[in-house]
Amino acid sequence: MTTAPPLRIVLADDERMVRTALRAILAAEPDLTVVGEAATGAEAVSVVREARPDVVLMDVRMPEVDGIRATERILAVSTEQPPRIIVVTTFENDSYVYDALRAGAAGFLLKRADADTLVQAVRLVARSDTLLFPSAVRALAEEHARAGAAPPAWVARLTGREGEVLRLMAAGLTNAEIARRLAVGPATVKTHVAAVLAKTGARDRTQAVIAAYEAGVMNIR
Amino acid sequence: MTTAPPLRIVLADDERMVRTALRAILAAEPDLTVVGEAATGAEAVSVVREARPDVVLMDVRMPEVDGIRATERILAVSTEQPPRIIVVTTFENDSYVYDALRAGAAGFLLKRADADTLVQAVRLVARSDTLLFPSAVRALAEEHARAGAAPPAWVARLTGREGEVLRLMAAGLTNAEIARRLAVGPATVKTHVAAVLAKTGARDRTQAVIAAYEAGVMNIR
DNA sequence: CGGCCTCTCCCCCGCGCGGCGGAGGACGAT
DNA sequence: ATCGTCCTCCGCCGCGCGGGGGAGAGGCCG
Repeated sequence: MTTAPPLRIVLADDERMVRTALRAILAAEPDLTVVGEAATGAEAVSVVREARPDVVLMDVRMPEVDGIRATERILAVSTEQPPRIIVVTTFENDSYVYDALRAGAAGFLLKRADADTLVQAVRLVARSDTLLFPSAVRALAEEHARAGAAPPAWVARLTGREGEVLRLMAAGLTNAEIARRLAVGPATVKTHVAAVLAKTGARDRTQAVIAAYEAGVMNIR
Repeated sequence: MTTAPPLRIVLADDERMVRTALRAILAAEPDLTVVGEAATGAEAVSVVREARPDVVLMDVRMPEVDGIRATERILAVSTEQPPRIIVVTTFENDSYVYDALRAGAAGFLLKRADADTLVQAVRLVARSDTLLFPSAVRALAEEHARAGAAPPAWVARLTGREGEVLRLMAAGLTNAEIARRLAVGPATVKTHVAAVLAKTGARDRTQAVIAAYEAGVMNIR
């Protein structure tokens, strides 16, 4: 009862071998058809515009225009029914995952995924508004939850007390309030604040708070 | 050539009709077998421990223990090969998505997903370390990217200029620097800063910057 | 033992900041 | 034409903040 026409697919990857492998895998499935290939992001945009595929397998790292930007452009120019774009990457710890999501990618897949996973991913993405995620995303979600990437070096250089003071600064307390909270004198707090400013390279407490937030020191909501 | 044994599945949902419907859908597939049902989170934990399924379809909202906590407990106690847990929810805007991920869920699915999507999701999750995501996740990822949930009311009340000033404050600039950047007088900046403080309810510029960060005003990295 | 670090606290000084009130001009809505 | 909003700027004042320097107590380690 497979009355549906085959799914139209475009492959975008700068490595010919990868494209060939993907094409071989997809060609084995009767309900999937590769209708175009692209070796650069720019090429991907034009190929997609002409071929009007249902699904695009988009590599992240490509010359000229990377996969993320190509995804953005494709979704920006596609008027009626935009193709569903699966972003493909090699490494789990690529921070591209969130960028890809933001760009509007429908899915995310690792290159080391086996053939079965690949074709099922393509079918699933084409069928429903469902995103595919590798296990990488879980780690990324956790990382992202505690606010992004690697903490700066200065975090380690802060002493325990200085860290406490910085957290209270980033909670919006004045020096006097911090002093009361820590049950020490205001002068002591000033000393710690000065140390924090020196170690964070901040000019004033505002910049220190910014550094704290962007370092993710303020996690555990 | 399907020599593989059928996938063992446990259904956890407090509504009997949902369980029945899921069971009916899955029973139609020869390679899927429902080996247990649970109506509460606590029950789910014990059922999973006994039935040792490959995949668990876990509802979020359940009496006693919700699906998230049940997921945590299952993955905490499972020693060797933990089951892959797909969290199922009704609404797209559930903030459970990230909680589910953090709890270690392998997938995420909407209840309005069609039967095909469901069974393919189960197979895909069982086969690879791949997560399934509904379109809800994209919105959530965007929300999460601009730092969580709904922006406070005061954001809308800021005028254009005040928003600019707040952004520059949150970039660590002094009033004088902001004035130079905006090509206006320092007194003007002070007026805007005062308005920002009043509207954000902040006591000083530090608290205003904190409010800006937590409101997600500082997006676009 | 004598450094070294951390935490504690003190002084003085300058200044950026925030609170207060006032004011003028541009613009759009009623 | 009048009102409200927004942007622009002015003065004055008090204070919290940051810079600079010094100093004592306790702990760790070579």
